[in-house]
Amino acid sequence: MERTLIRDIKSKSGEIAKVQGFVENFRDGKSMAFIVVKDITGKMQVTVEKEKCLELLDELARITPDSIITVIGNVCENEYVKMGGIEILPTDIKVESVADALPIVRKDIPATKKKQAVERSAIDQRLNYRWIDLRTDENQLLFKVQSCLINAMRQYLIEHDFIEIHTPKLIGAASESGADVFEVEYFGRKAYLAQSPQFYKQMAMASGFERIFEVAPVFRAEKSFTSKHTTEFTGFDLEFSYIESYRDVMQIEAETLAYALNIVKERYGESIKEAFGIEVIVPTLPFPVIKLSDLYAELEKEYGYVPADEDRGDLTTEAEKLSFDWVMKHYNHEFLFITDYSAEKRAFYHMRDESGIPQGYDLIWRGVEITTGAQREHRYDVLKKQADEKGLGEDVKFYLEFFKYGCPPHGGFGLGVDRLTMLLLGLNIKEAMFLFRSPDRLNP
RNA sequence: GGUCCGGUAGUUCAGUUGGUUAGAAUGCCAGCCUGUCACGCUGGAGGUCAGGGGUUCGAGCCCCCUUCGGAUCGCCA
Repeated sequence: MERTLIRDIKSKSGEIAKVQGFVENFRDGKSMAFIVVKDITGKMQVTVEKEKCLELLDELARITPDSIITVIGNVCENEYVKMGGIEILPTDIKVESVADALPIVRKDIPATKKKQAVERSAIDQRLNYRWIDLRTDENQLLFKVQSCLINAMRQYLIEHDFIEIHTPKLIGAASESGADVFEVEYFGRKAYLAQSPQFYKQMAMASGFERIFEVAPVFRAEKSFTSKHTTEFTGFDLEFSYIESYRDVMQIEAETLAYALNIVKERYGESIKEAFGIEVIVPTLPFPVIKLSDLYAELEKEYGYVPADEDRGDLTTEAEKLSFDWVMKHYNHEFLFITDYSAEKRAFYHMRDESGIPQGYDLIWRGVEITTGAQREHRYDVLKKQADEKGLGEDVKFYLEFFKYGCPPHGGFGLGVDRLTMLLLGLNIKEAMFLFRSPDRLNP
């Protein structure tokens, strides 16, 4: 018979229904047993009056927490049941898969009168058993939210004539600015895992696609140990042609984010607040913008923060954090565009103005960098000169070819999807990813 | 890569100046329990104190090495 999702169980009141899911809790008494079944849509109680269903007792005895069961029975509304006021009185129970005792505690168990509290397992232990950790309501909500967010961004862009493309992740030359790449053996020669789709999304501009985006894995062989770094993550990359300046790039990014966050708030705002204690705030347009040097002047004035001289061309972690407080205070806004970084700190393909200032930006959300964007240098001669200045030779030769046979002016950005999710829900990147990768973690 | 911190039952932790047989909770197992709902009651099993070496009459505790991990800075999305 057809399965009923638990969120729809009320519609089956008084009828026979089949539900399937994990055993979230099992309370076994002499004459009564109570099973809490959870599927991806919710949870409900299965009530077994043992005297009335002797033929189910053997199967009932096999049940352990987190086992998978199929239950068929009568759906009854009953005020005895605190959880939803509805229960199933089973006519059939089948244990599809028996679970051993779990090796992790997924959630804090707070103290009650009779029981002492147990803290949930440390993140590392939970990551070792990530598939079990992911069974919690909070973690499943996380991925429903991420799915909704990315889908909304995709929808917005497609409605604005963007084409979604898929670029190769195995590449023949170590790309970009010499940031660390993973080397792989490729039929007797070296290949590398793409550390960004940068070159290929620009190639799409040279192909006349005009507006493209890609949501795809990005690999970084960096030995970073922070709450926001990982060696493999999902990049949301976008590139579009015939822009007038990088401000056009900032605008489309702000619009896309505001649109998507609005949809997430409508659909999941309440649940997010309940599960994560975080308010989803739909940002107003346009987002505030400040030059890096002006931000440092402000931070010094208001917080007495002075970066080391050699750090002034870039945003330090400390300044990044302070910028959140600053932008909330002055704009009541969570996002901040920062422009006018120094040329040494920016990639060679960023366009520069007459005084050599890169025509790009970073976007900071809640004090964490989520994006780098820019107008790109599409003029072959200038681009080649900038590449030479950075000491990039053979590695970018194929890329420079893209600009030799006609290429529109263009720009774009790369946005970290996992960071977006992490910040939206107030988490560490390890908790925000389906599976986290670091220099020390390749499994599961 | 730098700095700091940690590894004790399945899990989360406690463990006194170094001193009998390393504790608790939770989970697990068994028995009891007519409506539980973070059920309750009784009992039980469960430990190479990360690994190796050293100091000592004696080491979970002090020292050294190894290993695994955490936090943070740098780098970036």
